Amino acid sequence: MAPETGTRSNAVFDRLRADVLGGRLAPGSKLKLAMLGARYEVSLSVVREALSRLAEQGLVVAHPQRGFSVMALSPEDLTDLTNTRIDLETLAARRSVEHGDLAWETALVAAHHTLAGTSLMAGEGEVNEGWIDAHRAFHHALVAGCGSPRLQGLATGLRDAAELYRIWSTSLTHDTKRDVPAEHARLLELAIARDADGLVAALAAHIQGTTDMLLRYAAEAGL
Amino acid sequence: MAPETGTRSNAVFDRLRADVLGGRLAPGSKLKLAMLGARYEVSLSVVREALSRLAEQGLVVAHPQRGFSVMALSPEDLTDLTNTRIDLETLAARRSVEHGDLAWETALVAAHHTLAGTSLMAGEGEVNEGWIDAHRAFHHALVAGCGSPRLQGLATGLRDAAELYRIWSTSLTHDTKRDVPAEHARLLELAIARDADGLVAALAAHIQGTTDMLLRYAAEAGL
DNA sequence: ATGCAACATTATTTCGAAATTTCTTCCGTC
DNA sequence: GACGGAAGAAATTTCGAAATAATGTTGCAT
Repeated sequence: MAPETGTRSNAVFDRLRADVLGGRLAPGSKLKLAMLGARYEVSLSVVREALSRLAEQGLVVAHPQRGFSVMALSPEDLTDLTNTRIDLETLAARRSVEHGDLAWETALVAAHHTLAGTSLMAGEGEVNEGWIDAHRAFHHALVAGCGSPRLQGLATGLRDAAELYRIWSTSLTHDTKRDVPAEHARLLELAIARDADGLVAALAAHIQGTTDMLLRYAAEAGL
Repeated sequence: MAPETGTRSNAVFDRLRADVLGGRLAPGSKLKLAMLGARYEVSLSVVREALSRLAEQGLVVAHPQRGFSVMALSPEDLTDLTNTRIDLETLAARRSVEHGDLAWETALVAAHHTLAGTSLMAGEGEVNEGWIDAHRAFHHALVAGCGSPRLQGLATGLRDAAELYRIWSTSLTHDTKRDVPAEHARLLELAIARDADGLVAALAAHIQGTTDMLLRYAAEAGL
């Protein structure tokens, strides 16, 4: 999404972030500098800088003199995160409906078309990387018309943090009770119709639905 | 406020941040690594890391291969920042009123007492550093009862960003039309009385008031 | 005089090793 | 047998210099 190119630090920052978000670096696990340096084939310094930035973003935590570890997941944090996300994202969505112009509508329709045309699963219980990108792009487009770069940035950051919890859902991605594509279609419909209250309600339910599923899984797994 | 000790990086991060927020490093100005390395008497590496973290926080911007510069100030950003701040801070304040316990009330009363007992001006048009801290602590205490670490953290970050603009107000800190201490007293009163709507309105006006003054100054100064 | 290209200078970025701190293990003592 | 502590190992953090990219300057040709 944001492939800031140029320096090695940025490249490692992006890859590290993708690896954390993709679950290839387990939540709560300790991150050894040497290990990562070897993995990305760069010096320790750039790994360190990338980690510091990630820590500032909240995806990893820094223990002074004791290195870094991937942020630990907990039901409490997920609940807080979800509530905050609903607050910010619905607010931004409302503003989008109120202030969004034709360009916003167009981008939103396009993003939804891409999402609808991308399959969720890739192979054997593997989630399709492309779907994740398309999903993120759709939600991003939904709030992109709010007219506030600050609010938008905050919402994006929270959504990224929430992506971490997707790791919990690897096995039960197909929740029989939900029809996620239909929910997205409904969100698009309400946005185009400029039904602010309806959109806010639907979006809140959409976000909460995913979290409920995850919390159910966490409870079963005894977390 | 957050004197994370332990590593040199953290120390430089804190000092750098204080220097940016305190206006000793002019907004928009270029930050040369060697210059800062000499200033803080540390290696370039730690300066670099501290800057990267500050950039991730949004207080400075990173230009790949071209170093860093303090974030540039603009009336547009101030307006956006203020709106977002009002959205988040009033939301958090409302939650505090709804969910805050006795410990929250106590801390808030204490923070207000300290603020009320601290004079704004130090000497010749110099703002008292202690007052800034006390002011920050008061606003922090106001939203500390919201029960959401995430929301609280976001609100704090926005307030810090807004502090940058205080630089614009060096000359006209005593706005004849406002009685800031009275506003603070009123905020405390409404919070203790658990008047959520009243508190939200007063807080919004309080934040907006400062911004209006700054925007007026910016317009006069031709920014 | 103006545009352009090669060169020199400056600043950023990366590296690899030294210095510091924390973690582990092993030994002696109670 | 357990507790305390020191020596050793491992990892993080810092440094100073080398590599790399950007900027400024000079000289040449148009």
